[in-house]
Amino acid sequence: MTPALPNKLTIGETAARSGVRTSALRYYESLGLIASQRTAGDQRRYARETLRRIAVIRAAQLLGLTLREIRVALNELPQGRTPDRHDWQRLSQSWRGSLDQRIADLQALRDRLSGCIGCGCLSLESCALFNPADRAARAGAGARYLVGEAPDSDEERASLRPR
Amino acid sequence: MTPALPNKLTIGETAARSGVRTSALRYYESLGLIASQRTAGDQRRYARETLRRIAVIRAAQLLGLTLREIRVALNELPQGRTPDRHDWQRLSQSWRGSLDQRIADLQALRDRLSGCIGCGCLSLESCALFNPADRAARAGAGARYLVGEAPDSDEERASLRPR
DNA sequence: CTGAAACTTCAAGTAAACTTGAAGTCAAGG
DNA sequence: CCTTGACTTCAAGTTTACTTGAAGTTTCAG
Repeated sequence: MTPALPNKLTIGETAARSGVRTSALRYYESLGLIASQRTAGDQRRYARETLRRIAVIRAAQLLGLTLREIRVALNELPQGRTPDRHDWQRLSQSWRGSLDQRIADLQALRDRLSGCIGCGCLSLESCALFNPADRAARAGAGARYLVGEAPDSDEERASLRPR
Repeated sequence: MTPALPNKLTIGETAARSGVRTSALRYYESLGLIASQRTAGDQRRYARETLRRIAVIRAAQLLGLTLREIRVALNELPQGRTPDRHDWQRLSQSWRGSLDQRIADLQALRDRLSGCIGCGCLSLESCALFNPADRAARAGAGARYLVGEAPDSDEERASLRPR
């Protein structure tokens, strides 16, 4: 009977509990990542559930997903009803896939680096790290922007005349 | 006696061989990450070694380092002489540390997610993923900007009055 | 009922890492 | 020697993810 944990949270409370700034919450809302009800005075009130959603958003960011990608993923959750355990399971499982991928990529990079430590090289022809073909290893779903992967652009690779 | 691999590369050749756009190379140079000699006509010529440097830069970006941080790291390489194996070793070893850290962080996140898959929860009170305290786990050296870690700002957490 | 904290919107600013475009110069195959 | 592709600089634009500030409104403890 102690309503110590109210079901409607102000944006400030939500920020405090999620560790995300109010400005970021408004931003997320503007992108459609989270939703709120409004009081008579037009202030936001977030359902407790939103905290879960925010946690998921932050986790997904760690995976390297952009907020737009996260929105897409979250939009696949049922709209009408409160997501149940199966809904969340699908989501977390699919992200677990990219997490595994990302970890694998980083481990591959580490191994290449280790090789370089072994040979002391990082040398041009022999070092695997240098090979542009598998360079970056794409880092799974994300890290796209992180490694400056532009939308597209490969013309430059063609037609070059040694001088 | 076949000089098939010239020691001076044009920016276009360097781009083709490194997989990095010419505009990015100029940008790197403007930041002091790489250097070039100039022809009489003021065109850039990169030493072959620069390819190695670029590979290292891209690898470091994968670790989540910013270009500024990478510049700092590279600046710790000897300025006068060509870096030898020991120089590169120090660098790759120090980065290997953050790589390991980053992998460990991601694995921890994966384990938390796995817990959630197991319990089907992502639920509010019980789910480790939800706990803001260890949320993000800081992702080691990098991913700072990736997860939107502002320079500082925690005032918001203080003084909140439930409504 | 009041005052201060917390809230509102909206526009503009910031940072990183580049890309794009304009306007012009260089280099080398034919 | 000329043409064409590759190069030059510099300023401005782009994207992501927010933050900041101004100007005003709401809420609630006292």
